[in-house]
Amino acid sequence: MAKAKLENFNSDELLLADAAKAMSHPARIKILKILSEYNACFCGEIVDLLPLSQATVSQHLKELKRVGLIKGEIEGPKTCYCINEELLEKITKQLTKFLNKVCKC
Amino acid sequence: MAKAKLENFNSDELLLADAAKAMSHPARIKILKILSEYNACFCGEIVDLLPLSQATVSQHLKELKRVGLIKGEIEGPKTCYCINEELLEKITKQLTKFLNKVCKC
DNA sequence: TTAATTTATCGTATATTCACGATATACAAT
DNA sequence: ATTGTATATCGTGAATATACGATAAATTAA
Repeated sequence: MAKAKLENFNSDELLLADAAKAMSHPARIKILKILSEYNACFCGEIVDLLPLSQATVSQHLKELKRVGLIKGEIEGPKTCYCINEELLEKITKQLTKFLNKVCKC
Repeated sequence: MAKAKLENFNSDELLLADAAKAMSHPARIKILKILSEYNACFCGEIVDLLPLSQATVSQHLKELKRVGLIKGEIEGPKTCYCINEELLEKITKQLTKFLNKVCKC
């Protein structure tokens, strides 16, 4: 969004929106699924499981890392990715809390 | 995303990503909060509560309506918006299920 | 009927996202 | 040292998103 308008929202709203943005692409949803299933993956393994180029997958990984949903550890020439459990837990709680407040169910 | 690539993802992944996209802007998070707090609002009331123009707010409302998170009912010259409880419940369950599967907490 | 009110849409400018090929970087193996 | 492998980044084009003023459409009030 226009940067000038960002300060008109509180940190809670900004965090939720940012977390949602990180999950707003099916490739990134799938990456999170893959990482939770295999626990940890090299970048190349993720590329093989997605219908996208290496460069594009790398960009999606970067976006997930930016928000902190995953972390990457360099192992020699490879990078091993895994879920960032602490942050995912925080986001899960916050999102669940938000949804349950908004939803009367 | 590029339309040609969409069919490479399943409907579950597409729905989650789309729901996340609808919530990926702080203004839309705030609109959902406002609607849950006041139960129902006219468009103009929402405009007064946001630091955005009437045209921009209308666009955000349209995006939330596109995914089905809210519904709008025309009352004379006004439009009254409220949460679409059924769909929000469905999305809440699906998102919670996804997050809890991905998160080991 | 005319004027005022409310909301949606149009037109438009700018910024961001998405995707990919090409390239750079970093390490391992020979 | 050279070659091969893995990944990140650069450059770029196309598509979407964001924001707003202006305008259209629909209803109510005068």
